[in-house]
Amino acid sequence: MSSQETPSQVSNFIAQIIDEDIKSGKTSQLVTRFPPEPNGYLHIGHAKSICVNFGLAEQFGGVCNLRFDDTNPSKEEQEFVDAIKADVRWLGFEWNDEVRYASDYFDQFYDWAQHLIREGKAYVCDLSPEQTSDYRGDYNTLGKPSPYRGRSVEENLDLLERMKNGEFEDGAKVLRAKIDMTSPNMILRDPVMYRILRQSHHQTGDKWNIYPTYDFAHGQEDAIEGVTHSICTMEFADHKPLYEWFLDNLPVPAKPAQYEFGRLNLSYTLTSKRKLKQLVDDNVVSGWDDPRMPTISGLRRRGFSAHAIRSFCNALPVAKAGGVVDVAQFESAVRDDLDKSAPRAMCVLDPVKLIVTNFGGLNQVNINTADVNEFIRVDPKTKKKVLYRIATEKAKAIIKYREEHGLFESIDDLVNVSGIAETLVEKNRDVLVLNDPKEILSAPAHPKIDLGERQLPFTAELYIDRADFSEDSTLSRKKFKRLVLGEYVRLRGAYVIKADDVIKDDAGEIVEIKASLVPGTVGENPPEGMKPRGVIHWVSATEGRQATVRVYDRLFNHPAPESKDENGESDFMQHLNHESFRQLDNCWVEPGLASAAPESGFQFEREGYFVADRYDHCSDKPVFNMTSGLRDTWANK
RNA sequence: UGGGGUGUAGCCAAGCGGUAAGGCAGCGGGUUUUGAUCCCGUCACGCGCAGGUUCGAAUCCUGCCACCCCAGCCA
Repeated sequence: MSSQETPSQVSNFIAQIIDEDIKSGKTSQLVTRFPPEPNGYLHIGHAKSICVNFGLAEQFGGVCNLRFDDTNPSKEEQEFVDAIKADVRWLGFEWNDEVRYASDYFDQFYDWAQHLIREGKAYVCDLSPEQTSDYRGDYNTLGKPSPYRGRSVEENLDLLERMKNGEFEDGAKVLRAKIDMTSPNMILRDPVMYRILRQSHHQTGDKWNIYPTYDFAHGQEDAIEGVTHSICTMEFADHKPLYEWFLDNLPVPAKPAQYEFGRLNLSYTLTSKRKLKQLVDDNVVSGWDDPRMPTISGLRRRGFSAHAIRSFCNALPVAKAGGVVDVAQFESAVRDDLDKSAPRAMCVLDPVKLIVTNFGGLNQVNINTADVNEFIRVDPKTKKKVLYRIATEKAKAIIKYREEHGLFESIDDLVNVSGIAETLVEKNRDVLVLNDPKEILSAPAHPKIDLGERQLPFTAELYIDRADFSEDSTLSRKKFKRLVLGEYVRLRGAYVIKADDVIKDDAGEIVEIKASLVPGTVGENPPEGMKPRGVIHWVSATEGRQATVRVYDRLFNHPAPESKDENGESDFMQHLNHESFRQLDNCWVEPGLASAAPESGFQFEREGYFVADRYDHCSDKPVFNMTSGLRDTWANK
């Protein structure tokens, strides 16, 4: 990992604390942990936490555990634990030893619960959830002690045992810590330690009928694992006194310390697992890994590299204030990374045909005899009858066009000037054989980095993007740096061409552009007076490959999709961008792209960054997802 | 309303009593066979507000204001 990706300095307040703890000898080896609950997929917010925890461990020569905080089986699934492990690995992190589970420690927690009962610091409470809430009071009202608060140690022990054995209904009883019903910190008003949940667990099966709460588990998990610095987000700040209360009242092997930092929020992005799950369940998106999802697997499928995600997270300071980072900053990190690593290629998203009428890139004859048509023409010069054999409809059309425009003066001319034909002699007759000639041009895969060369077949029949052509010659050169009727433009990596004519259908739609190339302009500037307006991309219509391109936009058209409306309701579904996905099925890519490996990323020049779809791309049917557009300072002007 | 947290440019922020880093976005210019990249320049007489301490305050003190989190048997 490069130094750019990992914060190297004592760059934030947590790193400062760790640095001091190490210098003072309080901490000998740093141990951190990333503790997700397996109740959904990891998203960009988790990526920040992963980078902080693993990053700090790496920075200070410590280790970071991956631990599933699986204390609530009603929300958890094995699918999520598998996905989380895969995502952490994909991000490029290696956890310490084996994966751990809170459920590994359930027996120990139970012993500790009994310990607290014996100490008179915990009791079984029969209040219903509603009653519990009433008794707890509110911000302005002190709580009242539960009528069950005074139960004897023996009774509590017995009741807890019977809760464990499944003798009571879900919700009938809980085990509570006896702390302070009048604390100004609501968290300390006799918090629940165990609840009855007669449900099987993805790790422990049917062994347990009671499960510990987060509060009764987290600090002890950290202590058991020897975690030295337990880093979490700000919303747990109120829990810190409770975290410490359990550690102080239990015979734990170590005393970890909790530190909090501000959660990462991104504009135009949802980072609530519950709401993301709703998008999946309501089929708003195709799944947790839909390319519009802010999940790690969604970003991956979208083409965001692990490296880009890491540098984005590491560039964000670890601070207490929790602001909203502009998605533009994330996109910028992604472009920055992809610009430096992605091979360049050409793809025409909205094709219009362009015929280069004077293309002379003749090479070998390559005819499928089934395509050959024969017909007789009179040589205009010698008045001799000649048998033409025309290979394809396209070639035939070119001949016809040139005849109509008086571009042929003789057979020789047809052969030499058009360059798209070859003369053969057969049984004393001149036989003209046309094929689709091509010239193989070579272009670097990257303008600055040596990523090798790619082969670009240039042919008489090309596709260019509809938006790259205009008939309006009054457009200024500054405003329209593309192809204009009667003017010159450079085909990227190939010739300078001039648009001579357009052919339209009955509806007035342009179906074909006739153009002529300026010979000798591959890698060379054209003669004086033929200055191209700009550079456009192209793909050979005969050698290129048809492809599907999926274009994505942000899922929400509101900068804060979770924000509340005037009624105090948060209806993020209202802010859905219904044009967040478009599938283009008639795109054309340069031939080499068909064999791209799934998940390989490219910059389609002048368009943006794209990735071969992880699941759907294959060489028979290329499928690319748009990762991001190129920075466009012109569109705004 | 009780408790906890946070306020520095459009956004994220550094700053730890010595005279406002950096990134994103923007703006102006240069290079360019990608309207990209790259390069140069520009962008807070000001640090939520009001007082106070000090030779000196974004940093310390007092008061006020705004926003976020907490009243799950979720994490």
